[in-house]
Amino acid sequence: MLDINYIRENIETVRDKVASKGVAFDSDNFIKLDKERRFQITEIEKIKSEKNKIAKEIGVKARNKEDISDLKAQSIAFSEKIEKINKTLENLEIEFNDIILGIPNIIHESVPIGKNENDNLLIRTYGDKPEFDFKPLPHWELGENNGFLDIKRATKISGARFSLSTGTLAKLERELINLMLETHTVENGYKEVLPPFLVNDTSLIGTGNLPKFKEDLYKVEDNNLYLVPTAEVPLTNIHRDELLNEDELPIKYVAYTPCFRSEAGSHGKDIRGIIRQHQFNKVELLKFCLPENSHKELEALTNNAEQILKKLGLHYRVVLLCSGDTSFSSAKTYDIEVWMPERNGFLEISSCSNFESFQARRARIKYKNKNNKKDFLHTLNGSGLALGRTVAAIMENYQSADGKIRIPEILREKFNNKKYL
RNA sequence: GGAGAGGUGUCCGAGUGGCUUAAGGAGCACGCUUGGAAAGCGUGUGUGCUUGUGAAGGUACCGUGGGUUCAAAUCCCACCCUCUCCGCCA
Repeated sequence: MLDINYIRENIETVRDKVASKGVAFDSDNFIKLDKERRFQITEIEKIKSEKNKIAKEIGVKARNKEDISDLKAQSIAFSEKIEKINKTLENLEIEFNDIILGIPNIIHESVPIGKNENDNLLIRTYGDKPEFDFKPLPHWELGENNGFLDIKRATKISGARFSLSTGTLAKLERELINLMLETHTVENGYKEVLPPFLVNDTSLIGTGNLPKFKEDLYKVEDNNLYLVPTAEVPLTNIHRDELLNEDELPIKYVAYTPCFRSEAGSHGKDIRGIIRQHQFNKVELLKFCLPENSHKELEALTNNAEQILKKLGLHYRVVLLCSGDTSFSSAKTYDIEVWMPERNGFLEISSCSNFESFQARRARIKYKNKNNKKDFLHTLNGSGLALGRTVAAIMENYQSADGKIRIPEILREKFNNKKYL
């Protein structure tokens, strides 16, 4: 959510920036509604003020046992007027709020203008494509051939887009979770959090998942709870409706959670393997920081996520998303994409975003400086990393001619120094 | 799940229909005092919306949503949450 005053004062900028994200914003309608709404508010408050005066007068006269029937009648007349304006005003507010909540975040000045992923800007590349003297197999075939990825039985148990890993592949994922958590806590100074995996609707509104993206969520109907689509939701909401001290910032959290997504509207995309699942694991990084530091913190957060891929010796690139590819809530996003031999291309494995005050305003997270000045802080998050895709990347990049998967150096110690899974 | 108690500002906490403009305290900011500090004293200090060039006003907000009343933090109804005890449970 943007600041209403900011929209009013920068109406052209907002319209242009929003257009660069591919979202239409009817600025004339906004101005018209805003004007009408403010007029009605002034009207209703004038009458309320009169009514309050009369109520006080009645109080005094009643104590003195004076006649108050005239005043009562006046007050009732005011109430009727108020009721009438209130109906108009309620409708205006609903329409106005729909517009405000539908406006995406304003992109940062460093974000390139563009329509889709073709206009994204390559920032840097790490490592090289692995060379194979045989035709590399897709990870789902490697998993099945080795007997530790059983997608058929996962479908029997739960349905399409679920996976079941066993033995050393299951252990690989567990060791990766541990490697990520250890790296981010010990080396990068994040605090480990084990949050709830079910959250209420207020939390989801705070992060912007509701009401706009309800289709993507799994709901436990009887209890009015939702399965987390990402740890970003519980982590951001740790400080919802709170006032933090400037000297507490930045706050850095890292959490492992499973993530649940209905993947509505993604039919036919990435149907093979474990790239797009209804349930997947993820280690998430989240920061609360001062507004003036947030873009510096975004660079650091992206580096923290990259560090995992470096440790695993995986070839990747970092891409700055163009305006049209930047998500609704984000002001600036870097995607980290890992090399996948089977598709002969890169695959998103982490998305690191600076939301500036967009989420903080929705979730009412403020900070106070030494002079008691209060303002919304900035929030950032990024995957560090998505586990399923990391596992798939290791399988495909570390495969050998005999169909086995080599274990990345850094994890061999955990596997009794074995070379293969 | 059952019984009871409770939810008030940054925090603690008073407040059972109009003299509340939410008492009092703590914290914080500024000032006085001091060689310097502490203590002490004084002043200020909620949020949203809105009017106004500004100074300064108006309005709403006491867990959430409804209701009663000329008037609600206060009375009524529903729901959410916390605590204590009981039951169930890994």
